[in-house]
Amino acid sequence: MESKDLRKAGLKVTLPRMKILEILEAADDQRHFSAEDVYKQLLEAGEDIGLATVYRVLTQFETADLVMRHHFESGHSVFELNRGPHHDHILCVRCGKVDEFVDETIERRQREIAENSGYRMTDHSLYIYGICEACQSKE
Amino acid sequence: MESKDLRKAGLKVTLPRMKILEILEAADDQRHFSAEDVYKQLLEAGEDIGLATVYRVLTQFETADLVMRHHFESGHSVFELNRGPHHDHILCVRCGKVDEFVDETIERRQREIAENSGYRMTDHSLYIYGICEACQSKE
DNA sequence: ATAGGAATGAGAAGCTTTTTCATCTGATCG
DNA sequence: CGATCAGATGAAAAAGCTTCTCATTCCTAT
Repeated sequence: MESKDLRKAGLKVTLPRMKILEILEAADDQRHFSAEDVYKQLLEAGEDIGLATVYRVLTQFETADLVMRHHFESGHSVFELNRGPHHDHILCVRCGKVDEFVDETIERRQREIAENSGYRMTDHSLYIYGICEACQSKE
Repeated sequence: MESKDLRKAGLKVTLPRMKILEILEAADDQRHFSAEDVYKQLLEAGEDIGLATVYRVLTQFETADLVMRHHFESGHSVFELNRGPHHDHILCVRCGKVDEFVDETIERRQREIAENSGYRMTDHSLYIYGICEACQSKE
């Protein structure tokens, strides 16, 4: 992901946008960021970028299909860099852990259901909530 | 749905709670309400019930499993009376229409995925977004 | 380098939702 | 049936999260 991806999306290549992209890419462990998460990491990195800009940029990235916005049950948006194939999420309601999965059976059924209901499907979201292995063993 | 359902849930049978239940049940066409929706209907019905109470009561109903809270992409919670079998939702992104469906294949796969990922599944949410038949024909 | 339009930062404002606290109501017991 | 008291309510304040405003700054094309 680099400056040409921004250009392609019709976005000027600015320092805030590059820095935010970097953070989303760094993601050793974390791949799902709230706006606040990104903002905090920018502060830690010594970047003087406002929270309003973070929101603006993330929204533009979403429009440009560079990131995907999720609506988990947490009450705020969570952003994820758009790379690799489509996948859905399974979340731990105790610790907040997020795992990903792909299931072609479910994907196919969804398309069939949309078709049978007369809808032209544009998108879908599937979240499975549960208690992860680690949290179960703590009980 | 009546007072004994409230008692069973450990909730006192109060006027606000009964009125809110009535509104959720009335639902000739609508079955999905935001807190604001419920509040407006209470006002129209001449009931002097505060918005804070609506939120409180809906949250209690959710805890008591009387209603289900949905997180559509609209940015606010939507509540639905818990009756009939479990179902998922397909929504029109143009007009906001909400349809329901049940698909045992998807249900089963979800349980399998949770199990394979080491999760004890507590819940799941599946929303299909698309453009409904009526909106397609307007294009 | 320069000009002009786009982008940014800071703070205000907007929305949804929750909290606070004084007042009121409904269940229980006499 | 009336007193009692925990629990419920209303109004307003406050708390998130997110967007908007506007003066200033930064890119890009010239």
